[in-house]
Amino acid sequence: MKIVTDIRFGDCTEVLTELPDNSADLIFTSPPYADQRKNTYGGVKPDEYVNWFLPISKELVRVLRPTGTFILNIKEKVVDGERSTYVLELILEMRKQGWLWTEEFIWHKKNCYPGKWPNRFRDSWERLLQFNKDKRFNMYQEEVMVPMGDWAKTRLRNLNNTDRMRDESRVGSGFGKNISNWLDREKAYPTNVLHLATECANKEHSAAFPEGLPEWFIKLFTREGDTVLDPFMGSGTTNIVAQRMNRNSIGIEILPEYYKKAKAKKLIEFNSGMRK
Amino acid sequence: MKIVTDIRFGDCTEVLTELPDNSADLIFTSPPYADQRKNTYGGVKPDEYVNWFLPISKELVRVLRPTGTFILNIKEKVVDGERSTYVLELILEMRKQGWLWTEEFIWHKKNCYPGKWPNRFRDSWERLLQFNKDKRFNMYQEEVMVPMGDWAKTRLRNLNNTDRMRDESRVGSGFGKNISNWLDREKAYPTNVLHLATECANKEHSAAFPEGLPEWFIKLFTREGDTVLDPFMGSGTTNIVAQRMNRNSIGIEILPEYYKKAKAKKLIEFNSGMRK
DNA sequence: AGCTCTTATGAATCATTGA
DNA sequence: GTCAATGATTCATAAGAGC
Repeated sequence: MKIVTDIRFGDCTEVLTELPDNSADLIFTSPPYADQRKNTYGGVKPDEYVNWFLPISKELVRVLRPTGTFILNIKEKVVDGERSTYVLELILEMRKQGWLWTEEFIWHKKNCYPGKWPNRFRDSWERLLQFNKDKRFNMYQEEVMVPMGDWAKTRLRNLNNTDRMRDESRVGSGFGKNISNWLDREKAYPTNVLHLATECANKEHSAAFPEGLPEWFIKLFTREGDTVLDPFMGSGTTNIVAQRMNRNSIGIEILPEYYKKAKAKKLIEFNSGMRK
Repeated sequence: MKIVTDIRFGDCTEVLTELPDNSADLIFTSPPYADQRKNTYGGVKPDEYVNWFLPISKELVRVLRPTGTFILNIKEKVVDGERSTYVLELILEMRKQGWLWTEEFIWHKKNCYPGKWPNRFRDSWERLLQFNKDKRFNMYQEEVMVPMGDWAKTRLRNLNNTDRMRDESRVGSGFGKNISNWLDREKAYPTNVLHLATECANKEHSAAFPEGLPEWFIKLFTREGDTVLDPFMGSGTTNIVAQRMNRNSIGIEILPEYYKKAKAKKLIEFNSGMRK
């Protein structure tokens, strides 16, 4: 399978217009947060954030396939002692563009940034907003199943009547649960809370997220040969992971130095892949 | 210290008007979620939810002391495959009433409800929205510090290899816990993510939340002798915990059977407290 | 007291059936 | 046609029982 990793340079508002309709199976991105990285991205002000983002999300809804998913990693910053509301407003406005707000995953950052403030604890979570174009979208749940807890062993050994009785008593229909579903069950489906550590600081560029984050969503919402898009590529984490997982990917970056680094990274990854 | 636990019967919209201005140090409540508990509460429709709640939050902003905090436990339900937006809208509207949206804590429910659906995982978190009247509010951070030693001990005792492996594989990123980090610290401040299981087992009334939840916020935002208010008392968990912690409390409940149970519970708790 | 094992059940969601 | 009720699905926890 020929996998293409397409790294583009420029403002994603413009570059996105070059992409054809219905061409991405997954959009995974972490846009610059308001007023963060001011020296790099220009620092969008919190009260301008929604208007800044809406033209981009409008292009994204065009580019995404009807069966595709858009995962937006975002968190509101604190302004003047209060959480900003631009994320809330953004969700409401994106729905007017036709997006469905399907789910909100939580990324629990286990080793969050240290610090102490008089009226606030450390912020150890971020939003992973799931948007879709259609209620019917591709989701490969089995790909992200996790090992069950120990209890399953004892539970399965005995296969007591309790669960069946509960079902029977509830409906009185005489049907027990399908026990065969349980017999070879060693894995469970995950929930909508993800536990990941932020990657340690020895990376050159402060990666916005650890590789495990895009990896999980790429597994869940795409198959090999599908296309992943990250319009705010940064150092290219999403694209590197996609390439490693045999997914085509497109990355867009406005900053020359990030763009160059991502290009170089891609080459390294590509070569190491060849060597295997 | 004389502690008063004041259990009132009626619709909180009306009962709240009886309470004086600036009289509560903490409001902790979990209102009926939209369309939930239909047979007990009226079952407010998702699109009516904001308008239903706003008169109540308007009374609450009057009753809360300027140094006090309002913690709202809430989660949007899924309607037609999409997350409802009433919580987002509620935050925006409450700000227009003068509330400051200071923080959003996450309650991670470790034992969330089971189930399997084609395009959705189990929901294992709820919002704990923190609102304030003023940027300067009382917060006793030291009261909720986690004693690292004890915590590490119990944690290590319970942490078998399966647990550790599961944590790592849950997200597939391969991050292990760095146990050595725990050893040289006495206490640590918590973050804005709370890990608690929903209480289950042989309780008579289904408590909406475990006692640990109000307990944590009562510790954090009040001192002994302060006043805690729960306008949607339910079975009275908040008030029982407050009483046990030597805080005055007011609970309001519209349903006679819950009201009676809370009254009875209060009496039991009171007597057991006397015996000690 | 401190284990192990058993048991009940929880702010759920979706597809289907019935009014 | 819409809307409401019912059935099927399923995992992690704590209380309790037993040793």
